[in-house]
Amino acid sequence: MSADANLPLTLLVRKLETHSAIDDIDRGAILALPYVKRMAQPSEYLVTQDKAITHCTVLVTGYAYRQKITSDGSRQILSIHIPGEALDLQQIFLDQADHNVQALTRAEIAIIPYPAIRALMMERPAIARAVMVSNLIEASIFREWLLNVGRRDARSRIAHLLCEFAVRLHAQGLTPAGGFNLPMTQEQLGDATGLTPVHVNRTLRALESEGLLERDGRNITFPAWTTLSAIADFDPQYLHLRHQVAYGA
Amino acid sequence: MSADANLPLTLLVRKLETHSAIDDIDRGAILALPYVKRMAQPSEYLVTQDKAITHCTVLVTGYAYRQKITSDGSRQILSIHIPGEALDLQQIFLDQADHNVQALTRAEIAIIPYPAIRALMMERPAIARAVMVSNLIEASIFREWLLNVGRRDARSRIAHLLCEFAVRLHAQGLTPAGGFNLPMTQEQLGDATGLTPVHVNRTLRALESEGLLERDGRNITFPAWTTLSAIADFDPQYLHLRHQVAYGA
DNA sequence: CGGTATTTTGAGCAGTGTCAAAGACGGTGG
DNA sequence: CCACCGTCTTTGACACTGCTCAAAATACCG
Repeated sequence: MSADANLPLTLLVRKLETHSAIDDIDRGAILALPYVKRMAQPSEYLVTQDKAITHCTVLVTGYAYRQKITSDGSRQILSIHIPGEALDLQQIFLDQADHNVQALTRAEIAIIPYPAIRALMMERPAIARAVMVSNLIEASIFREWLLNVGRRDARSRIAHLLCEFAVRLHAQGLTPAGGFNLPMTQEQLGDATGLTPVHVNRTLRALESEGLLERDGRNITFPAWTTLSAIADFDPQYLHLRHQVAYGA
Repeated sequence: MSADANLPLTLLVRKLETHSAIDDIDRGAILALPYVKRMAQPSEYLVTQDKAITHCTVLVTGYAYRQKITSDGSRQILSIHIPGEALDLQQIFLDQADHNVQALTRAEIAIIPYPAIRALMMERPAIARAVMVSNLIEASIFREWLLNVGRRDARSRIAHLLCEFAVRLHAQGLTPAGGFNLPMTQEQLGDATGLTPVHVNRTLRALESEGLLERDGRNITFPAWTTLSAIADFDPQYLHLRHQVAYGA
């Protein structure tokens, strides 16, 4: 919380702590992982489909997203990642990536060799467990997104995405409750919700004109969190956070 | 392959073998797991949202599906499970289920207490790894479904679902290539693809009238697998099978 | 054989998509 | 500091896929 507050992997520990108990020894072991830090540019590929993965990338600052493309070129964004999240922990035991990950914004990343992670997981069962839980929660989020895209209308879909993002950022200690900066274009928002950018625009404006959200550039605030999360049909249980976050008013 | 061919957990081993190497000792250890066998009726709940999970259910015969419901009552089917698959291996380290699992048909299930599985995973790292890989592959399938529902039209969506099901059944050694029995109503097909049952019906008939599939009750055959899988935009890589299955003509 | 669940069909409608163009914004070079 | 340029956002008109409602035809099951 103090001396290592500036280490790049501190946020990774915090992320794991949102769902798992991490003791001091585990914490120290994670912070001691070898890594190389570098900067990634917006839309730079961090994981490429069909390629083998040999290292684990952790977001230190900035955002990234997973995506997959159909043969006719339309793109579906599968998840959005915030600082502290590991981008390919989940592929650790698979041969080839089955999708892509791209930087959403400029992002600082820490690159950790897989062998170091594997060794750590062997040595510290609690960490192995936390990694598995991480992956399981990500799968839970995929399920919720599937429900979102498959069964909710445009209005709810977008509201849901915004609610999730807000709560995750807040749980990770990155933003206060009440609003956040959304680093996505409306086209990307559409790719995440299965809509066209034009319709995203109309839906956002509709939500805005109903007083359910306020926008200033890409800063979003929620004047009526309770109503919005009801419209979104948002229940954070699927995020499996250890400590329920009191969000909104 | 011989003496234990009839044991209920044989199919579970086979399933793990579709993606991981399982040696004889591991195989024996899995087959030796304690279990209770029983029959589940169609639509019986095998996992219930918000409840803690205390045991692992393996499908021995019959099918099951995961689903999640919005507050206004529409349902999204998240995945379909075939014999040999474990239904809640993925929840093994989470407190509460975030979705439901129901039997699709009458199904024989083997119920294994979680402690036995945890112990086995501690003792046999290859099995722990295989379980993780199982979960990761399931997540990969969720991602593909998200792409399917978010970015493909009705025709491709349904074709994709059929292709996936056919290949998975075939890889698990349950059906020969060329066709299979689809134990789902058109309403369930709609819930899996984010469509209404009426539109599923129309799409199926269209595919049929174009000679891309043949139906006899719920038996489906593929007179033109190559064309169908092209329309479906189906590439089995996301299933992460160890041995590519030659499917179709 | 009767009753229920499923499939099929029709007609009309609504939510989203498409195409196109006009603003607004933000960064860059002169 | 301003003009310029590319990227985003916003708006309009219109088309179309997939939805709703409703009812008939089949299939399934005890």
